[in-house]
Order: sequence, then C-alpha cells, then structure tokens
Amino acid sequence: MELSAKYNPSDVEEKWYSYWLKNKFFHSEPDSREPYTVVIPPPNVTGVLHMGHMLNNTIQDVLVRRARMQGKNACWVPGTDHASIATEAKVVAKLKEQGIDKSSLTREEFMKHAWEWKEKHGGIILEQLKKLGASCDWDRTRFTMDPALSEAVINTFVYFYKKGYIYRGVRMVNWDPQALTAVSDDEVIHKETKSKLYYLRYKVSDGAGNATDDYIVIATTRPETIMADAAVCINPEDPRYHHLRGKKILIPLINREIPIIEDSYVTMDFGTGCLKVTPAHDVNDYEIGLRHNLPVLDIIDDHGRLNEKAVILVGEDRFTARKKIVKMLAEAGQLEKEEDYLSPIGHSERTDAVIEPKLSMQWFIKMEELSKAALARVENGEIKLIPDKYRNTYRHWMENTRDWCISRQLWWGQQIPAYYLPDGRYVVEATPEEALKAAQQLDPSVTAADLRRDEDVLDTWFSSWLWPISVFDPAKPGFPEKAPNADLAYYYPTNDLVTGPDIIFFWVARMVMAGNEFMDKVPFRNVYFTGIVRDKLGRKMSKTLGNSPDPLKLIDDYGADGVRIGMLLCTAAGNDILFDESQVEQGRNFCNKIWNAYRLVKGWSVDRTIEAPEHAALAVRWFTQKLNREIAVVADHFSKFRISDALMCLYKLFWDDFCAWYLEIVKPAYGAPIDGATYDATIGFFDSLLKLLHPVMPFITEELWHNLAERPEGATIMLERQPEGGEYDEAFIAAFDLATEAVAALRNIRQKKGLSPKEALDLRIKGAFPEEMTGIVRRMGNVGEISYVEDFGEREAGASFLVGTVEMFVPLAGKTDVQEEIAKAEAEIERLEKFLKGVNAKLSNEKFMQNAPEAVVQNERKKLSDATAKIEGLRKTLEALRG
RNA sequence: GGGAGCUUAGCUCAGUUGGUUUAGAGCGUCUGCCUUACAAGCAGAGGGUCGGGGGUUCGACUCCCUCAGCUCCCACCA
Repeated sequence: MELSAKYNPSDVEEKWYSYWLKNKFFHSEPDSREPYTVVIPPPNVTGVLHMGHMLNNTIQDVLVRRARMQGKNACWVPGTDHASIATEAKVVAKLKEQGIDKSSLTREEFMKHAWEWKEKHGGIILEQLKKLGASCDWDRTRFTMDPALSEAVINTFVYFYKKGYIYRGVRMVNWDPQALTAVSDDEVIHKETKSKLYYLRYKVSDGAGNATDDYIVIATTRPETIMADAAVCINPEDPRYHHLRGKKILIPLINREIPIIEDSYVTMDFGTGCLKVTPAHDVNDYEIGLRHNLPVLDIIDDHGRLNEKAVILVGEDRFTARKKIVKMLAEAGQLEKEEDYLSPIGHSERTDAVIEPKLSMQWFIKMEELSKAALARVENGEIKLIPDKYRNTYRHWMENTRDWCISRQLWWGQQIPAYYLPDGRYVVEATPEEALKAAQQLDPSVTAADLRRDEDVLDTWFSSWLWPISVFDPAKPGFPEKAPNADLAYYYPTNDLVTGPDIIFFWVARMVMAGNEFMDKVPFRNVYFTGIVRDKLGRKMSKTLGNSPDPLKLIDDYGADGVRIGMLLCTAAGNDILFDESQVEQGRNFCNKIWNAYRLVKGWSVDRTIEAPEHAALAVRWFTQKLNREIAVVADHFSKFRISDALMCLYKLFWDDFCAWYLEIVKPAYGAPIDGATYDATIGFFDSLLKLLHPVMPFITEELWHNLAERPEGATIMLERQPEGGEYDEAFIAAFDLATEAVAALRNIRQKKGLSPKEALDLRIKGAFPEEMTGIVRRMGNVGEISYVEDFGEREAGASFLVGTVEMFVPLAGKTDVQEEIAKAEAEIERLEKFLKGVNAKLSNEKFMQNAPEAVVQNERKKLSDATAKIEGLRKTLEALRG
C-alpha cells in the first residue's frame, strides 16, 4: 500500500483509542506488581476542556504511560467534582432561562433539576480527555457526589465534630449577595477598583442629642452604611482630636447619637484620621467593635439591599443607596468633598459580585492541629514538591492557617448532618435515625418530625480532600481505625499528583491533612505543579479576551500527538506556559518526520546475501551507543520531572541522530537493496525509538509499531517494556562527533564557494583524526581522496579548517580567493592569541597554581599547548598563502 | 505593608556542589537547495559585554551586597 507523504492523525487516533478500550489496557486491578497510582485532579463536572486541562492531563498521561511501560501496575483514576457554587450557579441560570426561579422550588425539586442537568451535561470533559489519549482507568470513574463518596463526606463531618474540631459560630464572612452564600477568603478576588472617598461632616452632640456647630470630618468609601455606625474612632495619640474625647456625635441624616472611641488601629495620616466604625459591615470594624463592646447593627440584607434597620432608603440596593445618600448628604450640607480613590474591592470568584462582609452563623473546622501535621509531612521530605520553591509557599500557608469555614448556603452538595431540636439544641449524626436517637437522649419527647436538618451544604473542598482515599474505599474516611479495603491498601499512597500551584492550600494541603487523619500516611509522594497556561503575550487565557484556543479544534487540526508535544515543549515545572500555536505546529511536524522516516525504512528491499558496508556497520555501532546514552539521559530527566528536557532529548535523538545521521549513512542508493544486518538493526532502533516516544505521543507510535513488524492479535506498544539502555563508549561517540564536525565544515566550504554537493572534494588531514571515521566523512561529505599528511608543505589554493585540534585542508585549485583565506587565518590567529593571553595569565599566577585543583591546572596547560599548536599551524598556512 | 521568585540570543527556556579551549537548546531569522522518505523538508550561517553597579575568590552566568524592572502569593488604611 502506498503511504501518504503526510501523517494523517485522524486516520489512526480513534482506531487505536477504541482498541485500547476494547482490550481494557487502561484497567488496573491489584496484583503482585509494584503499583503506580495517580488520581486526576477532578475537573468541575460541568466544565469543558481548556488549555490548562490539556497541559495537566498530558503530563499525567506521560507519567502514567511511562510507568506502565516500566512494568508497574499503573492506575490513573479519573472523575469529576460536583463544584457546588459553580454548578449550582449554572443550574440556576439554566432554570432561569426556562422561566423557573430557584426560590419557587423546594430543595428536593431543585436537586432533581440539578441531577438531571448533571446527567445530561456533566462529564463532557472526560469524553474530551479521551481525544487527548488519556489512559485513565474509566471503569474507576468517580464523582464527588456519588452516593458512597457523599457518605464519606458525611462520616468525615461527624468524625471531626465528635473529635471537637468542628464548631458553629458567628463570624464575619464574605457574603456573595448574588449567589446568596458565604464564600471562603480564598474565593475572594481583590481587584483595584475606581471608587470615591467621601468626606462627611458628623456634628458633635451637646450631650442631649442635639447638634452643636462643631463637627468632625470622616472619610469613607461606603456612605450608605453610616446608618449602621456604632462609633467614631480616633487614634489616642492624635492631638487634633483630644478635645473630643468622651464626647458623642450624631450620624448625619438620622441623627442617632454614637460615642467617640479611641483605638490605635486608626492611622492618623490617612483620610482625616477619623474612622467611622460599622461593626456589621466591615471586618476590621467588627474587631474594633468587639474590643470596645459596641452594638452590631446589620442594615444590609442577604441580597445586598438596605433593610428596615437602616431607617432611610429601606429596600434600596447598596449601590443605588450609595448614590442617593451622597445626594442627600450634599443637600444637607454634610458632604464636605469627594475625591477619586482607587481601592481594592473584593469580588466573588464565581459570580464576580462585590463581596459584602456579613455576620452570619457558619460551621468551622479547626485547622491548627491538622496544619501542623500536614506541614511536617512536607518538611520531613515524605512529600516532595516540584519545583522545590513551593515548599516556602506551603510552609507559609501552614503556619498561618485560620479556621476553615465549611458551610455554604447552597443546595447542591452534601447537606450538613446537624439536626436541630425544637428548643434550638442540635445533634450531629450520620443518619436521621441516629440523629433521632441522639436527640431523644437530650429530650425523650422528640419525634422524627420535630427534627430540622441544617439547610447548609459543605464546601466542595470538604469532599475533594478525601479524593485519594475515597476513590478507592469510600467507606474509609471518618474511620481511622478501620482497615482499608484491598484497593486502598494496594494503591494508596498514590505516587504523583499533577496540579496547579493556585490550589496548593485549597486542595493539596488538605489532602495531606485527610491522609494523616484517616490513613496516617501521606496521600502522594510527589506533587508536580504545572504553570498557568497563558497566551504568547503572557496574558491569562480567558473567555472575554477570546485568546484561548479550542483544544478539540487544535486536536482536529494538528493531531492529539502534535498537541501533546506542543504543550510539553514549553513546560518547565512551575513556570507559566506561554502557549503559541507554532509549538503545536512543531509537534505536528515531528509526527510527520517520524512518519516519513518510517516510509523510508519500509520502502527498502532487503538482500540478505550482501555484507554490510563498512560505513553502515560503523553507523550501527555508533547509534547503538548513542541510543544507550540518551536512554540514560532521558531517565535522569524523568526522575527529576524535567519532562520538556526529556522530550527535547528524544526529539533530537530521533530527528538529528537517527534521521539526519544514521539513516542518511545507511540509506542504500536509490533502488538498491539494503543488507540484512543493517536492516535488522535499523528496525530494532526504530522499535526502541517508538517505545521511548510512546508516553509522549501514544497514537502515532502505536500505529507505526504495528506496521513495523507482524504483531499478534491484542498486542500493543503501550504494554511493551521501555528500552533499558546499556553500556556505551563515550570516546567512540566523541570520535563520531569529530566526523560530523568535519562533514559540517566541508558542507560549509561548499556553500561558501558555491560548489555543488555532487562534486567530490579531496581532503588532507594533519593530526590525530580517528581513521575509522574517515568512511563517514567520505560518504556524508562527498569526499574523494583522503590523505593523512605530516605537513601541508607548499600550499596550493584551497580552504583550511580545524576540527577540534586537527587541521584539515581541501585543495580547491582555481576555486578560492587567497586574500580571503589570509584574512580568515589572521582573524583566527588573533582570536587564539587573545585566548592564550588569558590562559598564560592564569598559569603565571602563583595563587592560581597554588589553589586551583590539579585537574583544572592540567586543563589550562592543555589549552596552552593546543592553542600554541594551532597558532603555529596557522602561521605556516599564512606563509604558504603569501607565497 | 509582609513573603517568594524571576531578569542568559528576536522569542521560549537550559546552564545540576564556582573551573571542559569560543556560555547551550528549540523555535524564529538569513543564505543556498523542489537532492526519489519528508518544502510540515534538506544543508549551512548569523545572533548574547548572562538586567546595572559593587564585593568575595587564583577564577563568578553560578556566592554575597545594592539598585532597577517584572511576576506570583499573603494582608488590605476607612
């Protein structure tokens, strides 16, 4: 069959992926082999594949495929995350489109809609991963809200509650008025936002609630909250306001009397040095309020509107209220001035709504003990972070953790298993039945109907932190004493985790905590942090910028292997990835190169009666060594997670060493057959190269491996063993490098003189050039006669050059410019003399001779003698040239 | 404000206890080639005072100080 000159990925990708699935090559069961386990960072169930996933999952697949080919029992567990806020927001939006308001539904009705949506639209991303070639064990696909995994979450909650780690408390939380939920500190994004600083006049009270003429000026960005003011605060050190100590002042418009208090929190040189204290609507103010025992007056409702406690502007949205109150204040003569002000405003990561600090009753889990233990696992080296610099980040996090607010005012998620008695007391139990029993301990008259379950659900991360455990044994979390099932015992701890540094605390650290608590073991040994994928201008990829390519279209255009190579080429661990389609193009071109090398080799006819020519035998010997060496180099790169280096090494091995040198040397003349020995060796090399490349480019390697030789039914390259490598002779490889250098020099001469590659040149060599390599030089440089000479003697017209320390000369009667040669030689002498000066300076420096190690001194001596010899030779050349 | 990191060729990056003759790679650029595997290719070439300054050392891209620029994380002065 005639093979196309171009590799066509769409011809093979689907074929091989279904072949792998059909034969269950990705599936893993515990056995006697060493396990290699990876759990996928579960993408949002409603998510679609973006470039970050592409990068992340390509890396995981490379690691998994390589481990599998090293004979390990590789298991890559896929799955999705229920992502409570993000998913609920999507479902709410979808229902709205259908004209259904969430508030008109019961919890059960809403959950039914949400599950329907999940069944219909969820998990698309996993299908997309298949296009990339991901070798996940799909039989083990998990979802964080699978019944068993949800049970694990509930059991974990009960466990920590009974351990005394979980408590309920009023806290200032970040309230998202759009999603109507509290969000964690880490889900708040501070953006520099243009706002105004309003300077308001607060009149001083006469003590009986009447305004005097005296007033003070307070700067605020939130004039709509003045009705909730509990005090005005000054710095005790501030002499400007000493006369106001102990006095009271009146809130503008509503004339409520509030005290003046003193607290060193106030900075004297910001604004006017006076701060209005609004405990219900600002975190810092809340703390000042606690210190000074101030009342808390909450005037903003859950939707961000002023409530009746505000007295004025009731029902207005906070931003509308701001505009209106400014006008009212101005009319009342109590607005002194306003200035533009740039301040960081918290926005919800999910809805982008401006966060409202709000007091509310939430559930918390204590972090102190958990963090300590989790820090130790990284500090003692049980878990390695790659790159290492993230240890600092990790340590900083773990030493500064605050209690984790785990309740969310949502429905999509695991509902908190707390049950309230009619009298307000509550019990925490895994099931309603147990809860009833526990409740009856407190009050025997309580019935099931009396118990009211807490409305809130748990933070998504409260389920994700169990992931490496619960995907294998969902019955385990919450029960540290219980023996793990067979899967968990075999696969845990997992080996490598590949994720982004942005969730180092959200997820990575918390998995370590859960692992400590329930397994008394780390959840993984290495954490590889990928960078953020940016566009080539360094901007984050975003929908609004439209700078994110569609991954599936990329795969269509360039092939999955091409895209994988393109992603990996620019992947230094921890560095951001500047993605450029030209890298994917390079990946596609590489596929094409491999494809064409295959076409060449398969096009040869073999004659087993002929002997291998000397140059071919030498090339076989050389490539054997080279291959062995590079296998070791690649293994070293992988052991350090230097994946792009490993890939580049393989890229050059195939393209430069195998194609440009090896194949060109052994290639028989057109139409002529190749000898059996060289052919067999070539097929062997090709086989090894395909295996080495398989983890990074699974499809094309499977296709060509099947074509390279007869394979039995059910055979696959993905279960072959990685080539092991072996001994190699560094000196021999270096000798071959000399030959390639000489060839390059000859080609350079041709190019400069405008000589055809078809025209054979003669070559004279003076010096220790390995004789066995002359065959290579002759063949690849198209050299006619090669002679070793003592001296070039009377120099005829020609070109001279140096290969290492060996002088070479090509006679070019009538084809060369003597003046040019002279100039070239002179320039070279000058350079060498300068170099020599430096070497001599070192050698005549007593301190250098005393302190430098012998090897270094020896090397300098060698430099001296080499350079001296070269200069001498060039001088002779010059003499000859000048005649 | 606190912390971490970065700055090497046009671009993206290596540079592994301070010493390997001229600091490397890939891509891009330039030149010549449609040479029977591949123009998604072949061959060759050019390109860097290693961010600036100072110091330690016989010797610094590498260690220290300092200045400048950039990035990220944390905190958030109303």
